[in-house]
Amino acid sequence: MTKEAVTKRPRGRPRSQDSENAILEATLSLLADGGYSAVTVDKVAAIANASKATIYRRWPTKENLVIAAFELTQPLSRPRKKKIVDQLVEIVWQFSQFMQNTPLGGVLPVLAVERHHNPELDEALGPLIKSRRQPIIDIIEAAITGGELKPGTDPEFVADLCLGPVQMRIIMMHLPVNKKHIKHVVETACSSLLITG
Amino acid sequence: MTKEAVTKRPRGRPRSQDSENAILEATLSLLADGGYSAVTVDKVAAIANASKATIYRRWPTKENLVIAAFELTQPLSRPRKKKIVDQLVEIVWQFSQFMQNTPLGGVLPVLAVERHHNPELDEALGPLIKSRRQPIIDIIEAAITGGELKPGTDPEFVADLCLGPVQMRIIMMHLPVNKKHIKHVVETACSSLLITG
Amino acid sequence: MTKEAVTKRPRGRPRSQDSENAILEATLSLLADGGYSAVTVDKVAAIANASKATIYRRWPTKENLVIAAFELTQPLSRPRKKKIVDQLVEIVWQFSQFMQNTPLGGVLPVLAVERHHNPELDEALGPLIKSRRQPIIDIIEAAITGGELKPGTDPEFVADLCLGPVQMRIIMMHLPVNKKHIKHVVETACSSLLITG
Amino acid sequence: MTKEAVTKRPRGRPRSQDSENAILEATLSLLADGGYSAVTVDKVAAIANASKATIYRRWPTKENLVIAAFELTQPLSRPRKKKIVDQLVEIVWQFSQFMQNTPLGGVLPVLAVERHHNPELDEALGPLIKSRRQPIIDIIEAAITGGELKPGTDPEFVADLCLGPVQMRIIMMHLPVNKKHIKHVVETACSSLLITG
DNA sequence: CAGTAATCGAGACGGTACGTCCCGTCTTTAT
DNA sequence: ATAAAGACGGGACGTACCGTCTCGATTACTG
Repeated sequence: MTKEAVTKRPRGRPRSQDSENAILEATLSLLADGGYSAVTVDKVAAIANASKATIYRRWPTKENLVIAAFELTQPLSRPRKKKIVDQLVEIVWQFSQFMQNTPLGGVLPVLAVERHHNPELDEALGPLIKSRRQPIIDIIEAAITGGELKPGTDPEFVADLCLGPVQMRIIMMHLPVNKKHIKHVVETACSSLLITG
Repeated sequence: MTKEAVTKRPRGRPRSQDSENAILEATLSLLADGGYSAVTVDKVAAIANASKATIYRRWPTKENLVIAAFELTQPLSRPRKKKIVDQLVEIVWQFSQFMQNTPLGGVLPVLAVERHHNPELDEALGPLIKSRRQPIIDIIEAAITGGELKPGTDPEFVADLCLGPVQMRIIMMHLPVNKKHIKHVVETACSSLLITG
Repeated sequence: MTKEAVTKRPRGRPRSQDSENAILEATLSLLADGGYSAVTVDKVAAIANASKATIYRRWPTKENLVIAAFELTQPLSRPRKKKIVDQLVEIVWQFSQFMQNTPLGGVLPVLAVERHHNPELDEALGPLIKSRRQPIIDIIEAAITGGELKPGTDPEFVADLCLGPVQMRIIMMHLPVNKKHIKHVVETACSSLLITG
Repeated sequence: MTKEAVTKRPRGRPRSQDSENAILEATLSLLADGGYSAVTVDKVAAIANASKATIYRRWPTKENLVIAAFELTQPLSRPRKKKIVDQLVEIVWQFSQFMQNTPLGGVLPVLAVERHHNPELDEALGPLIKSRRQPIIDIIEAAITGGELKPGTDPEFVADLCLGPVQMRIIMMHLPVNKKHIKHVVETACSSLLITG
């Protein structure tokens, strides 16, 4: 640890944190305006007042840039409710708002499809998607530990059950969801996993 | 019928069905090999021995061409099982095979994301996605009519519940699914909707 | 002659003279509006309410169509002056008006350049250019016969001497000519060929 | 001089002179092989190992590229003769060789015709044509100054008189010229302008 | 405090795909 | 057989984007 801290700054001019921020914010703003297909490295450079070299020095491809920018978005926040069903409804509701209210919702699906043909993208995207799901996994794990969900339940499985139908409806069907719909999804999906005390 | 018979063929040389077939098959083969991003209008034209004008005469953009080609893929087939759960497991299994075994699985999600920024694409893609889901909708509706699922159940809702988690796992998580997993998804999702007789 | 007259009309529907006229007039109007580069066979067909097949049945290429249309333009007319110099000034003036007042003036030069790489065009264009020059050749020949120009003078040579400088100024230099200029050209070019009586 | 020295090189990577040379040479070689109509931007790019973007960055259209390439051709060279007539014969002979021996001869006429409908082309072509004529203009001006041609003679006028008939014969009539013919043209055209002393 | 080295903005580079336009041919039904 | 209509293969055009590269100018540390 000390070793790392001591690691000398490399020679030469250090990379500018300002440029990096500006680049990521420009990328994010393009993503938010028109989704992944609206992002152009030239446009990002122009908006951020940066050069393309500065961008590619940090991220090897456009996909990696977009992933880095995406990480600036607000993650799902731990709900304050008590019961697991209410917590899930709350967090899936947050998820649905993110998916349907801005073009940002489509970014991850588009990149996810590319994962299958692109190992390097796969490697970069995995941790991002994992971390994005962590809040809901945490809730579910806590519910299992707390005796609200049957022991031995796979948290990932529950997450898919709750998020999958909502994402499918928003992205694939291009239909809106409301809180009642989400409540219905969560209750139906989890009914057989709940320990009703 | 008379109405159709009266609809005269328009003047002029009719569009060649052979060309159209060759174009769509070329597109489909590129899609199957490398997914949406592997499709190039020039490559399609070259493989199909067609000119780009012939392609653009039929479909206004590359997206529309891809949608038309995608319609040639085998739709999900009605399972021969009797019980609704078995039918759903069977058809979701077919869906999962399609999604995870070829690059074709990612085509619809990529286009679906674009729907949100592209009204014309939206219009073309809607019917395709709807028709793709029809087999599973049919099963569910039959089960409702047949008294296996609670009256008043929304078939679309059930379809999302069964397909969403599988698609999320395959596309977003890049994890495989097997029949046991699918059985688990279907049983968990539908348990509270079943009428156990 | 009788033989030709007796030649039976070929079987089938005879070619429509109306179509032919409409096609040529459409071509000519496009030529007059924007010169050779503005002529498109599709546009001609649309304007003439004809089909492209009808056009290509009569003329093997676009160039030949343009040549045929060009033949509808008014040829240079025999001047009424008496003296050869005045006659030449008059007819070269007509030529200059044609060259500089409409895009038609550039049609023949463009086609003439193509002659050099295109034997079939060469064959079609030769007679047209020859016939267009005939009025001036006639004047010069008459002047030689009439003793105004030195015996043994080559009429083609004189025509080049009078027309060439004017065409070069209009087409290549994109400069206007007026009657005074033309008078100067003709007098200078012919001075040594005149027999001053 | 200071002014020029002060003109800083602009920011960014400078345009590659090598690329530019390769592009122009490729264009020129295509021009020389098949004339204007044989030049294709894609072919130029392929031969020059350049991208189309690199071409279009320098010249806004194919026409402008061709003009730039044409400037690489050898200009007419000042003859070493003494007498103006001999000088003119010599330089018109050079001109005739250029016009009739390669497809390059037709390039300027084709572009010149387009001048009349295309103001931007007009602007680019004017200086080229002017500079191409400069050698003959120089000769004529020297002859006026030197007392061989009448004072007040317009050099452009004399140039048209000498070149026009030759160009018309080669391009429009598609007939060859030889030195005797050129001598005849020059002598006839200039006879009345000469100061025979 | 001069030298060295990595970074910066700017923007050109090769490559590749897009969608449009035109040519000359071909294939329909109607005359 | 010819007409209008219009599709066909081929191929060029000019634009846009990607990821790389070269400039002169900056900004730190290093000797």
